[in-house]
Amino acid sequence: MRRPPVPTREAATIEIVAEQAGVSAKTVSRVINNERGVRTETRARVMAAIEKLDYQPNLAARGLAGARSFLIGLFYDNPGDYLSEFQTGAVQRCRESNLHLMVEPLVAADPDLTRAVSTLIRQLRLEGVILLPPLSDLPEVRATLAEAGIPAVHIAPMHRQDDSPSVDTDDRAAARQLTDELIERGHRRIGFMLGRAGHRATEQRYLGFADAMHAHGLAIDPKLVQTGNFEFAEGLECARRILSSPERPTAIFASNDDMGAAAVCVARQMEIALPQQLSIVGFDDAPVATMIWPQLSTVRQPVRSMGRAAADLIIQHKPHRRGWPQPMPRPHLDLEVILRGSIAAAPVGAA
Amino acid sequence: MRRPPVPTREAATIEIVAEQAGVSAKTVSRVINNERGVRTETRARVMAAIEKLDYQPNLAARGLAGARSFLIGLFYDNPGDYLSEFQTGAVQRCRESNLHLMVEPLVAADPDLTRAVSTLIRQLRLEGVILLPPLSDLPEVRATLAEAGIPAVHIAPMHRQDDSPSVDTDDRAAARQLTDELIERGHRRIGFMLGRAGHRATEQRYLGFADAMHAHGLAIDPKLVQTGNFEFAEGLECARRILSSPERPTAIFASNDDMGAAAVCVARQMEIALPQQLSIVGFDDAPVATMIWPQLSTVRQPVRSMGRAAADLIIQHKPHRRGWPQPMPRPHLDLEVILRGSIAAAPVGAA
DNA sequence: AAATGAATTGTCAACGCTGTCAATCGGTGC
DNA sequence: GCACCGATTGACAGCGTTGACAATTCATTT
Repeated sequence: MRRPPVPTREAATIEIVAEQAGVSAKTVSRVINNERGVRTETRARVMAAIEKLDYQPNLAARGLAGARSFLIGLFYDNPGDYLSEFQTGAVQRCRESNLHLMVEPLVAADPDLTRAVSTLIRQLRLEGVILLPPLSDLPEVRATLAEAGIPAVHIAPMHRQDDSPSVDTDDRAAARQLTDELIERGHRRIGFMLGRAGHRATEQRYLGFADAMHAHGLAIDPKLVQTGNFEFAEGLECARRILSSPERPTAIFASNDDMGAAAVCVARQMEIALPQQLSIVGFDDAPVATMIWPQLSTVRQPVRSMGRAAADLIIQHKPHRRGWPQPMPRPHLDLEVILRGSIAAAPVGAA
Repeated sequence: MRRPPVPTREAATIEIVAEQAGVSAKTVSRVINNERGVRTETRARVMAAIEKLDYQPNLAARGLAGARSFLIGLFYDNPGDYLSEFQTGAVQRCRESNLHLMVEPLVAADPDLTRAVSTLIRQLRLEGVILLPPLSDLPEVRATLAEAGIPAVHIAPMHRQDDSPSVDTDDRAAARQLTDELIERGHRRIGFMLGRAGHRATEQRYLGFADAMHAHGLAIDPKLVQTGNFEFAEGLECARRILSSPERPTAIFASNDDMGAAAVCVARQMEIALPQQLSIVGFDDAPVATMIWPQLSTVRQPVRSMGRAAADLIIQHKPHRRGWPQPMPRPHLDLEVILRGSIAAAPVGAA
């Protein structure tokens, strides 16, 4: 009494595909992994069988049997605006290589951080890890990953390490370019709102600003450079300090859009006409940049592309005899300056 | 010539733990999986060995051998603001049960959506899937998951299905409550900006608004109810239509904060004093709500808690003989009305 | 003290795939 | 025609864990 061959929905295994194609399981495996040394005709036959049976290799089995896990980790701390864009880019790149992304929130200040990282990489056997700031700057995380021999890509790290790749944008050049736009419009006294101390972006954006000022022979008044922390609330204080200066600036460069929005609020409260009496620019092209009036001129971050690039670095990484390939891959993605209503010519008669 | 017992960093296997504890591998497995039928003393001994060797069970092996995969999927389409918060909540809940979250962006309009879903669930053998809107409303996704017997949790679905659990917030009650605040402050003519047609939130928020109006015997002027789509740009148009009405309202209820921010912009352009001449409220407590002046009164969504709840539903789900447990779990999380500067008493002499 | 049965523990064979290495195939050169 | 060599392909043994079921232990009962 044998069952008729019901077209059961049981997941096809590699054995079944092999039978269908008239080859061994190993050969099917070779095709799946795109190994060389399979005759074209054989490969085609296997592909057809895979297609016909709608076969999907089992990740767990592949991970157990082979050296790979097909898993990449994305470790982050603050789920900011940009995380979802970034991860979407990373997943897209992963898909192209049949990898999967495991997102893992971590707390940078956690005393057990090392243990948490260690647990993750050993349980999952990650093939690589993408570290978003501020995790990209923690030595203990770097060390744990390095010790386990897991390639890590650091996103916008404060301190570049020579032994690990990173994805960066040239914030400095973009900040300089945006500052140029202000100077070209006649602004001479320009305030600057710094981001959180210790972030690479904080440093680079200020340097770009200073580059432009110096290139035009303009002085930076220290009183007009105030420390913020990338957050709106702190930005309010920061903007107040700048705008209550006896000699008020005609423009403000905020290190990100949230603080730029804060400057807009403060200006409004002080009844400063925008943009006639004060130009304000931000950075990031966050959603808020277009949700206020006037809309902020800013710099668009190619966040999704950065996600792609990060995943790509891990995927491209072929283990060498020792360490990473030389030279260290370190893609720089282009930023785009976006001019909107918040920028205008300096008021006539300004210093 | 035998090597000295270097404290090698080789991953400890279950066998090694078993040896250390003086039991069989199977017993260690029992302890790991928290099965009953292990003597307390034995369990303690195994735990000690696990601790000592810093053993981490291999996910792939567990997935291959057992019925479980320890993987939950989070499928989303638009990476909005709230995704990262939501997923962080979901991951936190997963960690408590040693599960992992795989995030997978999908395109609702993709003709191959079914195939994409099918590939994912078979490759990964997901134990469950969380569907964010608008994916939570696509019949083909539901069907594919149901056919594969994979529990799915639907977040804020438009149409509740009786055969699947969902996580909802009571938008209607919160909208009513927020509207009450306006009415209590003397507002009688209130405009309403609708969200995107077909979303549950759009419907529920309007119904809550209508509930409050009717409860107070107030009429809703159809001209003051305009269709938006949750986006800022469209919100501008929408607000313009409402505010250019011959009999201008004294308050506007926007279905989300982005549109609320748009109303603020338009009011400013029309030189309407905020909040003296016009109160504006939003919904979601998005970042923008506190980045504009005046700050928007709104309703805070417990996004992270929703993520937790969604993961919890999957984890709690114990396969029954047939279908899901009765009654269908459907947690409703409490929303919080937040009053900020954008709400004020209706101008004296208003209708 | 032997029998009983529930609680506890162990044995062993998968799970679906890949790594290793051996076997086979086809074409060359002499 | 035969030894030889590179290109293909296959056989087989795990990878680290769990499921099914057998074995053992131990407190009770007769």
